[in-house]
Amino acid sequence: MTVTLADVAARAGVSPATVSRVLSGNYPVAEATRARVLRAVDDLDYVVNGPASALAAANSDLVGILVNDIADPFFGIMAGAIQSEMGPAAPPAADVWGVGQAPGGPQGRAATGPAGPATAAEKLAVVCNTNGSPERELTYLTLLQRQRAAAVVLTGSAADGPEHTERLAAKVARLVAAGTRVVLCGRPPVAGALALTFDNRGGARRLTEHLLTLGHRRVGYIAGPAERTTTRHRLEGHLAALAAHGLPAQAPGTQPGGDPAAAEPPPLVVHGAYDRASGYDAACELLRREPGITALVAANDTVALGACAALRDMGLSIPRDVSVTGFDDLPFSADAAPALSTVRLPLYEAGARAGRLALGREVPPPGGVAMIRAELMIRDSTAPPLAPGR
Amino acid sequence: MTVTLADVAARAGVSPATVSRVLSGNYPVAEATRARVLRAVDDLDYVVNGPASALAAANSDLVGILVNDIADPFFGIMAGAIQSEMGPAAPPAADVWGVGQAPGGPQGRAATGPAGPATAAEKLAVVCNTNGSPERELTYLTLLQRQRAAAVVLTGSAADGPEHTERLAAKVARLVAAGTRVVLCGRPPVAGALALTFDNRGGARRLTEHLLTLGHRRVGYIAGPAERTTTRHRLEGHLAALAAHGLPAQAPGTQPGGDPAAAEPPPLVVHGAYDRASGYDAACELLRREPGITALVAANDTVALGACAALRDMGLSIPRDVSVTGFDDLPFSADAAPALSTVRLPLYEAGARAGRLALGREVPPPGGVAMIRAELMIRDSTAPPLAPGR
DNA sequence: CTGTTAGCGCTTTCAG
DNA sequence: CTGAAAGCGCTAACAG
Repeated sequence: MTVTLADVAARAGVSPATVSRVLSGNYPVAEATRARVLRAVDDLDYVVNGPASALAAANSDLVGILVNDIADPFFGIMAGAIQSEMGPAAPPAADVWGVGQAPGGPQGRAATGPAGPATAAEKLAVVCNTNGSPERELTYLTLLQRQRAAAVVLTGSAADGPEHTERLAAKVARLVAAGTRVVLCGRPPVAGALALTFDNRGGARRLTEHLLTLGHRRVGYIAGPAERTTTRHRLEGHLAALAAHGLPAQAPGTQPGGDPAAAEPPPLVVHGAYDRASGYDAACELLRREPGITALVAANDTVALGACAALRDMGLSIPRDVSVTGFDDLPFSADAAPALSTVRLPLYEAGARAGRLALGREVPPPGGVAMIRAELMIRDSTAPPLAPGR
Repeated sequence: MTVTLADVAARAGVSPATVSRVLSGNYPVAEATRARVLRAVDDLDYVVNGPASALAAANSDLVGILVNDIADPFFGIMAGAIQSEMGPAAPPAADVWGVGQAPGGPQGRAATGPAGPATAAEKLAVVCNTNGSPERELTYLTLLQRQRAAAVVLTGSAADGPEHTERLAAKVARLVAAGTRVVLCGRPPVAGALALTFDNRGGARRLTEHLLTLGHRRVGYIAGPAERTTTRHRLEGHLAALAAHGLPAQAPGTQPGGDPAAAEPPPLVVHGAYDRASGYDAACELLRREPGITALVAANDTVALGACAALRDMGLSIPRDVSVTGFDDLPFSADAAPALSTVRLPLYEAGARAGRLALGREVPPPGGVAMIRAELMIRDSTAPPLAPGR
């Protein structure tokens, strides 16, 4: 029925082993034989049987990418970046020994070595949508483990509970033990995995400081869903800035060991999903609680846009009546009216780096953990309050 | 090293065959034995070896999803919807004999064959980012074929050239021959594949008609990249509407057999990528060519937002000075200022349906092809021109 | 450089 | 209902 490697071997008049060798290109084969085999492959329209080869070689060319919401550009951008690194291996065999160098520069000798792969196998990036569910995250990890994935990249915030954290750690340990490389992109480190963490706390702190410096004193905070690391870190940064200015924040996150989710949230903080609708609702709620608010800090850009819509509908002008800030700096943020002041996270660059780490194409950072800087982007949605001070 | 099915069998005191049967649940096994096996699986923390089982069973639980741009919500939404259908088969045991029904309505028999699994294996949806490159599309299809994917869903516009069309058709034929189900979502039919096509032409025609009815006569068109089916269809709809109103359009797409890409584009049409930047540039270019333009029709919402930004920067008011329309109705479109008049494509619903078709969980439409309706969404970015008529 | 020989871990008839 | 045995298609030592 379907054509196999044996068929190719027969047609080329060689042994199956030889065909395998020219196909994986990791072993010297006479040029003439090689050509003959390639012709046979072509004639027969042969396509390797992935499962069979994965079984025999005890490895696969699958790389898993877990995202919380594939419809959200935040994840789309990272996923795309990760995947962009999955093409045929550029680096020559010289890098096999971990002497690696940064991409972009001259690559030194194209040491094909005794048997440099003509072209390292193309990796198949598979992105899996967890919908933010810790359960599905674990399920996908098992599925990936079952496929003997070469690597797994987990993107975005993690569930914040100790229970999930532990289960995840166990799963990661098992994956790593099975030879799967695990890299985290945008979430806190886990033993055994490489991690690229975003400076959510620092970015948030500086953003709120910007508002405070402008003169705002009553600022509302629209937080993301509780029980997510990113939500917590951004909120902590915000509260830290308030505290530094001596503002009463009832900051739960600042009590060491305190569980922010369990504690009563400060009056000017409201939680919601990372989407536009919840930004809209939260803005209404906050303005209801405290009509004197002059600035709204949103958990991310999407939420901020929802908040802007709400303010507009209330007849309030941005930033004249109320300043609004986002987080992430997604492409549309610069385009909003007014352009959104936000914190830029280098999503694409981070994703690309994570992809390289997953493939072992980049030297891991010391300790296996690197912090990605967040940069303040001040645009038109923030301005001094009409009546500065309180 | 890694625990295998044989280990489980040993621990449960049964044969490997029995373990296999319990795990795939497609064969009667005594309840007691079953429980013992399950316990052993649990104790040993056993995870099936995907490749091995795929090899032996000659099928895999991978489903491929090809997208042109994973960072674009247009694709993210569809991909998420498709993936949402990949969970464990919903149909209960009663359905084992194929008496089942699709979720959401009686669908006749869901031919599961004589021995449907109690719980169909969870499918692993793998989304692959082609970046709009026909080459990569073919490459991914080969990769998926190599993995013996259970199904493949191709989303969004296809490359429009006859050469690629033919190569794609050949590839699809091969996949189908190998038992992979192929479904198209948002692109024209291909022999052997199921197709859900969007009514791009009709939607575009009605959208432009809306503008014409409002009184616009000089309307610029910002087209997507040439050589893409979606680009062509939307442009054709636009030109058809102009022609129906007796407006000189120099419509290349209306000459039967004419190659739109090769022909000189009408003066008020400019092509660009499906992104914001190109919308911005195109708007500038069109206004330069024809300052009298009173309406701009963009290839999609993202492009439209770019155009809006350009108009704003020129000091033009929307819709007072210039009306703007988009296409797709992505979530952010309702939020733009002003809210965008556009054409709504039921992306999520279409994706979900495509997912069900890919899994054989829904009866295919007659002829294997269904047209998805596009709905006009008139909001605030369109209004009559200041000086109606020409 | 190339052929031979064993499996990789699981599924699946075919007999009990 | 359960076990035994025969591969699925490919890779990886080993010998030539």
